[in-house]
Amino acid sequence: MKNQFTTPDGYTSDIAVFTITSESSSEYKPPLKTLKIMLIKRSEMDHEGNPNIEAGKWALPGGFVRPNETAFQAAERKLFEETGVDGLRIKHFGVYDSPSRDHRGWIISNAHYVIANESSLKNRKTTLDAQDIQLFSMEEALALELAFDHHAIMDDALWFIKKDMALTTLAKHFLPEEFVLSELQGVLLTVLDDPSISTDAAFFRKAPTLPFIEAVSENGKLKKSNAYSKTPAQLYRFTDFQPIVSVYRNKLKG
Amino acid sequence: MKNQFTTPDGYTSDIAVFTITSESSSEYKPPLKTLKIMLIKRSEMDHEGNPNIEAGKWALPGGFVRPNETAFQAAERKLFEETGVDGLRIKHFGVYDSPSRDHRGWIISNAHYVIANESSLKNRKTTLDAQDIQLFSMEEALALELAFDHHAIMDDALWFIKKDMALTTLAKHFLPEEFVLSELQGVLLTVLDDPSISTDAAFFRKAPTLPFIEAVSENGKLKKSNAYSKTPAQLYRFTDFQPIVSVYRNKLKG
DNA sequence: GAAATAGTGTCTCTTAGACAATATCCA
DNA sequence: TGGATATTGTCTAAGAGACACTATTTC
Repeated sequence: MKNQFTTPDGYTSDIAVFTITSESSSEYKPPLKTLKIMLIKRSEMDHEGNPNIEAGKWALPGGFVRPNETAFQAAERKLFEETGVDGLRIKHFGVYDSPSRDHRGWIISNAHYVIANESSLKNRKTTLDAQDIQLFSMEEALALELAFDHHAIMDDALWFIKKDMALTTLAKHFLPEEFVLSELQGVLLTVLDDPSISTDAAFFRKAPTLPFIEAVSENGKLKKSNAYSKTPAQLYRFTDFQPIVSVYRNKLKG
Repeated sequence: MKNQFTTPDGYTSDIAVFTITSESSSEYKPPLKTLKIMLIKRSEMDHEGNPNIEAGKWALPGGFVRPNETAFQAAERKLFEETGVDGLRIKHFGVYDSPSRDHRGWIISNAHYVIANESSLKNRKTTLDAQDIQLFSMEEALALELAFDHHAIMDDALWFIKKDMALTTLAKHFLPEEFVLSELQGVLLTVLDDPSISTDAAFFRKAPTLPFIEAVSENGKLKKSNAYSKTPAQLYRFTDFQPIVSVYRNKLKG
């Protein structure tokens, strides 16, 4: 084509992969949950053997979008290529296009985030592009020196996660199919800070009435679990209900 | 730079400009409010004298991002260049990068929306790039044959407006500094459909208690307006309070 | 029985929601 | 006075928030 205008030097897709890890402190106790982000350590050489830019630094997985795909498709592809992880729910949240963000030139990053169940990251493995992969807590991650403007991207992604956690049933992607209320509470508390969630009496009374959560039954009677307590605790699952909230009304829309 | 990867053929910034027009039906009556979008009719030649692609079609204002600016800055610039409109609150909401969206090549669009007070669009004028500018109601606009994938972009923008209207104090950007409850109600109803808003008794009782709205006083007494009714109606303004909602609690966060 | 988690009982206060009544002003 | 818009009264039922109490199991 006739080039009538200046073109960017590259278009990349980056992905902030979040998960919540469970660490059981002792038996019959709800596990300690922590929000973590998966970062890769950039290899010295890329998979084509060329010296890699920002090599050795920790970074969000991602890479150049091919001309025959969208950034979304690239996100899926790079995530698999670089970390071996597959089949996650990817969401766009922003574009980073400051002219100075990448000293190779004018490179635009289309940023995504992913909510991953801890188990879905089990398959992660280092690759040619990533000499190391690790999960970092947000404190750890924000203290690292990251490649490019990935620090800002990560910061924004965290903000989106918090918003989505409060406004949607995002929490379900961090939980097993069937879960106990204290697990849900634990997930919410890794990201949200709210007395109506942290106060047991309030949360345990309110949660079962939420329209997007239902108690699990088996053989006609309520299904309980002793995974985290001596007292059998009721199992719940998310329904397909999509709550709609508004600042002008209090009730969740039926 | 050494070009180790395929580069996009262009990076554009597009802007969906929304406003709510007021049409007074008769005296002492709240005006009829309608959500509208500002579109431009693409000129036969661009401002450099080259034949314009998709000429003659209606489209979102926008254009190519320059290498020394961000898409956000380009949005501000193009909006002014193409429509003469300035000083609006611009927000990114999505990226459109389907390989087939523009037959000139691989062109990525960074999409924004703008909420404009009707009066701020008063200055709009046709330019070299835009042989015509008009406000369309959403029904009209969605029925037009638009350039590129602007139909999809507009659709998505509308969805974001609805979400923001429900979740934030976005409504204030459609209203004058001081307004009457029926005006607020009118603005909300152009986008939202909710009995707690459309029912007068419910809305007029609830709205004054909202933490982000306050009654206007003057000389120690409440300020009223007869603009839309024979009965003097209380004037209100938005405060700086940013409401936070959540599906897990009902109250707006203090 | 002690300890730990998972709830429930009860009370108070606030609010939603429905419906009716009142208030203000103009023609 | 009638008509139109802008409120307010009143009632009921539901829910939030606080605090104490009960229930189930293991050691």
